[in-house]
Amino acid sequence: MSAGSILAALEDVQIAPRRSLAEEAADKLREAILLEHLAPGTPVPERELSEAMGISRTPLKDALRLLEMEGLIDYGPTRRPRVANPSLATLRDNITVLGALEALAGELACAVATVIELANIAELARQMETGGGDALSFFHQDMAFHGAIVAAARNAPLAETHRQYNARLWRARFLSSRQIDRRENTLAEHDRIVTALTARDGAATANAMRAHLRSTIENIARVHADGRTKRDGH
Amino acid sequence: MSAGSILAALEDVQIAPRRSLAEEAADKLREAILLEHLAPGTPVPERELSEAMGISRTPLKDALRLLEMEGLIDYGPTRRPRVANPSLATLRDNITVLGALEALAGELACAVATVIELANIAELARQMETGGGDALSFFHQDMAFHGAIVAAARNAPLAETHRQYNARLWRARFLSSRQIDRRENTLAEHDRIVTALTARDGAATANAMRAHLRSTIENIARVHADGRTKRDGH
DNA sequence: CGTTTGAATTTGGTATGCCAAATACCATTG
DNA sequence: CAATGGTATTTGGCATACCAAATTCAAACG
Repeated sequence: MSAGSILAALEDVQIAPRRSLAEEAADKLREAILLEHLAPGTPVPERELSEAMGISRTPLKDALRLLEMEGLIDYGPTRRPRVANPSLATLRDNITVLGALEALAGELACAVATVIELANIAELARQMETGGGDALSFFHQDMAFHGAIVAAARNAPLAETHRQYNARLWRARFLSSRQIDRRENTLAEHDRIVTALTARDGAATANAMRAHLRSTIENIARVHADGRTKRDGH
Repeated sequence: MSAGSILAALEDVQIAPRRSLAEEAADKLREAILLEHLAPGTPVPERELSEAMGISRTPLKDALRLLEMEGLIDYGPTRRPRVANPSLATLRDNITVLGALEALAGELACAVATVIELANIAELARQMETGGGDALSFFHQDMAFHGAIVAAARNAPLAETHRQYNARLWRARFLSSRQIDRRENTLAEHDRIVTALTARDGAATANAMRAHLRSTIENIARVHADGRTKRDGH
């Protein structure tokens, strides 16, 4: 029996890449942090947490390192890990970089994306408009839209760095996406992006993406100020 | 005795951030890889290397993870680490992103850099022109020039990501910088950047940086092709 | 009553041992 | 002799133990 026939008999022999305990722990921690089950600033003692999760310190430490790369964990001057508590200025800095990354992605996508990819991106934007979803699904659709553009740029390092920045900003963008009154503006900006993409106008696409990210900064700043007044006033 | 007087008695109480064995090992490894004492593609067995460096596997593993983030170490599907061997296409992708990052840095620097910082950047460019240095020092000056622009942008995440991409491209840029016949072009491009920066013209600066990185790509491609023909022909 | 100091405790960094998976090697077989 | 199958070795992931640095907190002191 030749190798070809045995392969043909199976649908998909791809094995999922081994998930280490560290990655699983990172997933759990990320979720806990982003959903604010772990408040920003909380110290994260390795021993305690590793016991609570039923693993040893070795993989937990690896997980913390992963989350550090994503900006969700801070290491103080004495290497004590804490849940990161990014200031508005830090968020602004991060979004500024994210904007440049997405502008580049849009420009590249204009040059190399297939018509199918462009159609999918347009379809994602359309789905968000017909909407009806709650805040969370709207948020997920938004992330998918941006992710699709980056993927269409066919630049692996760009995609990876974009993923990192998205992870850092996940929480801020999530909170920002709850401002339902801003939705219309978001959708209009998406529309401009799709139009420029479809026309394969690189410069226009880049500008549209930059403009979109600028208003994201404003939205986040609004939420940030809001949170402060609420906390101060109660 | 008040805190002030004891402080005044010391020149610099700043403590160097604790350097772990992992970071030191990463430094040594980075150097060995970039200088090609470790050939691209070489497997990196944890035990053997840790013994050779006189440390245990734990910090060495940490070091490998750091270098993975910098793109100098590859992890195969079975998690066996190897010295990365980036293709020209991968290098191009990385430089494309680096170009976007530096364009952003130039734009931000126009807006927020102090006149002193701008003067320092101009001075760095001037030093490269008066030159006289060998290939290595020319290369270091080039890196310092780009680093100074990024620093002047005052955006910590941008600086960190820029550092990562620089690390990934260190070797390629080093090889590329050896083409002495390209120096004149490099200097001219630096000049355009300095001019735009001094005028605080954000758009022009961004364009100049992008153009500079585009020619970097070309230089690297030239070296890459050169290396291939030499290897094939011997 | 506020400071200081030093011992007890907690913390992260490192070394080491064990295990399952992956690789390399070799005898066997057609 | 090429292909196969099994076994010995090597490898990385994980758990555990130990150490030095950092933190805490209460007793001693002014």
